[in-house]
Amino acid sequence: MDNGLLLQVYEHPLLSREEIGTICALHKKVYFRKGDFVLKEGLVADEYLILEEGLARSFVYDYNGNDITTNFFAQNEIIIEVSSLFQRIPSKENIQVLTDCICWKIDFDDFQNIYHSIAGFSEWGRAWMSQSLFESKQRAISMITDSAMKRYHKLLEEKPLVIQNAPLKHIASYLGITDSSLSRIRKATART
Amino acid sequence: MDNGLLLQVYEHPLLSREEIGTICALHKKVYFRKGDFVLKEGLVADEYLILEEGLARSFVYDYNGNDITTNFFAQNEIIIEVSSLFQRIPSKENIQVLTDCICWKIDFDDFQNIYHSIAGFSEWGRAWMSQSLFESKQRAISMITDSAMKRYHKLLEEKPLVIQNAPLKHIASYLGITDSSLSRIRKATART
DNA sequence: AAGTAAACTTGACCTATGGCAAGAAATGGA
DNA sequence: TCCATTTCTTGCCATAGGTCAAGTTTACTT
Repeated sequence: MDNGLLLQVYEHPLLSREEIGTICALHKKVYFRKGDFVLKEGLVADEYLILEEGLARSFVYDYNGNDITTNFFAQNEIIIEVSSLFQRIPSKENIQVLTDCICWKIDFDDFQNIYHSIAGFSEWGRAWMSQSLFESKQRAISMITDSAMKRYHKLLEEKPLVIQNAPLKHIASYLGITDSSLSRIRKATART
Repeated sequence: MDNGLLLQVYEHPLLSREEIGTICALHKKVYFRKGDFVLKEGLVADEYLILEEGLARSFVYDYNGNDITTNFFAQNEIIIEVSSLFQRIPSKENIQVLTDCICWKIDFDDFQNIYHSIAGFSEWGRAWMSQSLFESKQRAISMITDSAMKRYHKLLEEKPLVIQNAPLKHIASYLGITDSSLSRIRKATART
């Protein structure tokens, strides 16, 4: 049940090999087909996933009904809607896989048990969350200080697989620009 | 040592009145004068504050050396740099008070002790963090879907005291616009 | 293999916001 | 109370990116 991927994700100075084994043992393998929803707006999440293979994105609808991609998930990353899972409230976001995916799922109840019985695990969780918060803030800062082109190039560096596999409109909405603008940015980039 | 403000901040379904008392007892009152720094870029935070009276902001410098306000803290809110405090790494942000402030401080070591000994406290912490993450994401979405004017009006509703007390340039950089633009937005708003 | 829908590109024009610079108003010492 | 800074406003012009609409190209479906 445990495999290299999970071991890597749960690596933490305060977690022993045995504890990591216990944590990994609570995960079950699940499969998704391109286009499947992992979570729909309005529902309460009661699990999270670790993405072994494939790509996913989260998105919301704005007042005009356009969908805005809020995040991309690549291999090794945790697919989760934190607010819904931890505050036990309906999700405001949707999560959908962009390609066929292989994931490891852990249920909230199992998570809760070890969260309180393994001290290092709540440390791990806090560290993960604090990193997420940091990245989210960085994104807001990037929206303020970087041009659309720069934001595109940063994404290209951070998540090259996304650029290769996600449709342009999802990338554009994530970057906060229109499809047309992104298409022009790409054209300009190609020339260089 | 405990007072209404702290009781309110630590209110949580899994925390008993006694536990909240224990938590509150670890806080010490501290004072800041307008302009004082609570945390400077490059240092590792080892405390956080609960703001009883006054206003503060966090900010970073962009590549041109302009300061970008990343957050405002109002009464009742927790002044904290999560990444630095919980990952024990140097802060990338600065935190500075905008007015004279009265705060309640708790040291990281004390926090750590009760984080692991009071189960409800780590739940409280997780809930708080998950709410912060949600707000940070909302901010990024707002940068994408809302006009500068709308962002201003939202801030005006959410933190009216900020608008009344922070200099325009801080508000402008927080909103991701220039001083001049904000000044024009205000003018337009006043007319209506 | 054909047909349809989705994804992407491109052109012409438009608009919100930026950049700069000058002046007015407010604020904070000494 | 006066001077020196900040802070804020405003005008003029520049520009990144938006809007709309017409093509292409690509990718599914049967």
